[in-house]
Amino acid sequence: MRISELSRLSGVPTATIKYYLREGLLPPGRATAATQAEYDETHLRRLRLVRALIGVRGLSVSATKEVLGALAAHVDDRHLLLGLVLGAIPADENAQPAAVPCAAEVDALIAELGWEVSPYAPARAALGETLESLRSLGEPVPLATLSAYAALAERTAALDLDRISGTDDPLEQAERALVLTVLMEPALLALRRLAQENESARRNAAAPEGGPA
Amino acid sequence: MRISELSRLSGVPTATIKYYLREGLLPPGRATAATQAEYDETHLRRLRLVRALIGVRGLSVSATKEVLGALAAHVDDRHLLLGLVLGAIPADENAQPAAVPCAAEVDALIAELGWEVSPYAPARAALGETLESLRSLGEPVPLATLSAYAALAERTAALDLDRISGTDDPLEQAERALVLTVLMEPALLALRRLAQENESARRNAAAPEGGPA
DNA sequence: GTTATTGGGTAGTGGCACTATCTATGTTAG
DNA sequence: CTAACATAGATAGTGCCACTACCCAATAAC
Repeated sequence: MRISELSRLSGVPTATIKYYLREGLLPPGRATAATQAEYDETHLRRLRLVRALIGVRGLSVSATKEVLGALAAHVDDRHLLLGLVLGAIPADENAQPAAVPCAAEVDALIAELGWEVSPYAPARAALGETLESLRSLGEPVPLATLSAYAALAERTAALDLDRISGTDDPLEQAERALVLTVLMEPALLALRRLAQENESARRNAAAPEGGPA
Repeated sequence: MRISELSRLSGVPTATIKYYLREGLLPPGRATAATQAEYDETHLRRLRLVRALIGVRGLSVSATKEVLGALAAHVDDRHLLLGLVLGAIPADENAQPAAVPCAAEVDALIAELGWEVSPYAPARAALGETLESLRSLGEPVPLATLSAYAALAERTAALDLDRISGTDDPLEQAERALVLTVLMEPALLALRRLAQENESARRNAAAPEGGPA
């Protein structure tokens, strides 16, 4: 198919597709002539993925490029891929494993849970920064509380991994890993919000005379 | 204190503080003269909160304004506050409760769980859009899977609500609700990533001969 | 052969989050 | 009292980002 067909099927303007091609989010089509190139299903699929990462998850174009680059480079190492893909989200690049605020707390948590994660995992820094920020706002998160959340995260991760395994093709599996981990994030946050609203309603109903005047 | 003191204590440039004042993220100081205003601890606290919402959570300035507006307007209705604050995050404004993609699936989930959430909760739309996007990428989320995630979200929400209750002052409680729900989001996602990495390592170790050549 | 489309490149647009500057006023040290 | 400095409030400018519009030579389809 040509670019206009790709545009029609995906709903993305041709100008934007060209932009993505320039930025390297989309591999170039097979050139059949100086002003003609041929695209196929993989381009369409990739384009939809790009749109979802940018639109649904809210990644920047450059972060999307990072993620897709990691996808291509580490298709054969499922575990490493996962780490890279997941780590690439905050996209801080010049990660200094030392300058993290609450590194000690994060280390303590990981040790307590017996988790096996790379000392370079960017999620460590993301977690540390958030904890630091919460503390500076007067809401420190005690290890016990964090641990309780982590236990639930562990079970969520188990669900995630269950879903990823299932295909043989490593490329497809890598793409599924990406889609299911990154694109599920908004869904999980939405579920939490809905659950909070429900829980709040439930508790208010159970004890209507809480403390108002 | 004057603006320079506020700037020094918060680390935010005075020009940016003025910008936040203009945008209504920060209430004006008590004017003592035509070119002088007095700020206090509440301004400092609010400024730190604004910075955390923008910097840590990644909210836009306008979304932050929405959230803080909801905070001020519904301090006395704890439950409503929670709904608004949480809903304000996607900030889509002209919410049409009908135009949501996977509304039926979301409704089915909520019904199955017996959750009590407003039909206008923006998280419904956020969830629906994400599910739709996942489906269009060939990764539909079956109700059973969604339900499993939701059960974990429910327990996470219970932890959240446990933490929010504890103060008497409704304003303080509302602020805590905001901080703990919104600012915990990056932490929860980071925990999930760490847990995924750990789970991936664990499973790879348990079955090292998976399928490579 | 003519007309529409395409690839590839360059330049422009609009939005966002600041940031710099200006002026009239105000404070304060000497 | 005065001179140096700070401030409020306003306006304009900056840099980045995600597109978007335009142009041109080269095809492709008819």
